[in-house]
Amino acid sequence: MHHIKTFIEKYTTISNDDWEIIQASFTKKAFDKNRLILEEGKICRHFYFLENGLLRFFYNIDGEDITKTFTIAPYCFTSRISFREQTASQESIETLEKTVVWQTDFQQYQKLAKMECWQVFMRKIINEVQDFTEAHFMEVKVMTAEERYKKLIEIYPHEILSKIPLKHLSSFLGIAPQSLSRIRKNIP
Amino acid sequence: MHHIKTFIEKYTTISNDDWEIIQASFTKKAFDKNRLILEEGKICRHFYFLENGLLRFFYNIDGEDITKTFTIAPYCFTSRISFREQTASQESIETLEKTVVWQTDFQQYQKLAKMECWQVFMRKIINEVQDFTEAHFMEVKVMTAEERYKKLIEIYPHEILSKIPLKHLSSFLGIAPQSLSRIRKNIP
DNA sequence: TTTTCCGCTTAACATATGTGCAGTAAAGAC
DNA sequence: GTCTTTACTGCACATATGTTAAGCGGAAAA
Repeated sequence: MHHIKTFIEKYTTISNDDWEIIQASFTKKAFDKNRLILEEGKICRHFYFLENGLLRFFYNIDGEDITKTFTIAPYCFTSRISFREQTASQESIETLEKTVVWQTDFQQYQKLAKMECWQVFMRKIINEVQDFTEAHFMEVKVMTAEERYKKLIEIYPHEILSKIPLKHLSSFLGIAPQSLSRIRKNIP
Repeated sequence: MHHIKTFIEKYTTISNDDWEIIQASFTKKAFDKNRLILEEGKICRHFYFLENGLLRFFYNIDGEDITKTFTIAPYCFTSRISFREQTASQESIETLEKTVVWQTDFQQYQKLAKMECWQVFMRKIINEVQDFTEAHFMEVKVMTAEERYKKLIEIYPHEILSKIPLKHLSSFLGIAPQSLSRIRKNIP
């Protein structure tokens, strides 16, 4: 789990005692490519660290599969609303490649949530996520789909993008797959 | 300040002692209509409660004024990144009508941030804001501008919308003012 | 009051993206 | 390996939204 420790330490310092508690709360789990970690309608019962692999969060809207976001290791994730309120999730989470996660359940999580270092960690994470979401949101208002796609391929390494089917990139960008094809054709 | 107390108590319970500390941390400030509470480039030095009035958060992008969001009383606000890191703000905040706020400065805020009840309050607020931002973000991906406008006028009372100039509604929706005119013309 | 400016609308035309359909390539099933 | 399905591309046409330009009316300035 030392990848996880290194990840958390980017946000806060952890005493050895705290780390013992955190470490003991998580168990390892592996998924093949294209597996559902969470299915729409089910309750998200875990908080996760993504140690290895690539995830896609998506909604089914009027029968259409719309990508909300991708998550790249190392990071932490859960279906926020569903986990927090232990209610049926509106979104699904799937792996886009072989993936390794560490998970803790809702009950264990309550103990972590009482720890000072965990609170700092989570506060920073949700601020970071919110910053990112807001920035992305402004981009959608201001930039064309082509500009957003160009920015995407600038920012993310080819190694990661090559693992994401274009239909999911297009729904992430909010356009039809055919439109993404057209855009790609116009780019040198 | 009892409006503020009522507002916070929607998220957490406050002991009398805690309330004394909170209350003592905030001072009242009034703004006329169309005043800048925060200007792009300046550091946001306060955390606020909006007791009365209506705010617009906006970015200047290539000389264009783009609305990020509106805030309706009662709620709390600040320029999150700028306040948190005490760095120059990318965004501006202005009043769209006569407005009353309660403000606390960065130093005082550090004391609040150590309080248990404040931590609970802020955790819930940022979760709520993130939930809202994500939902809005999905809407932009899936709905046309016309659908988003219709939803907007369904959700918000006429009393509030009538205070928002259409050019700001259009940049909030991510479309040109002329396009919003056209959309409005097609709605009974 | 008169003048100026700004917000809003309208229209004509331009462009980006959607939609339906077909063909090919790639991936998964057997 | 072959078969079947799915992903991707390309095209023609449809639609939503952008852009430019003009005009109207009310609000602010003189």
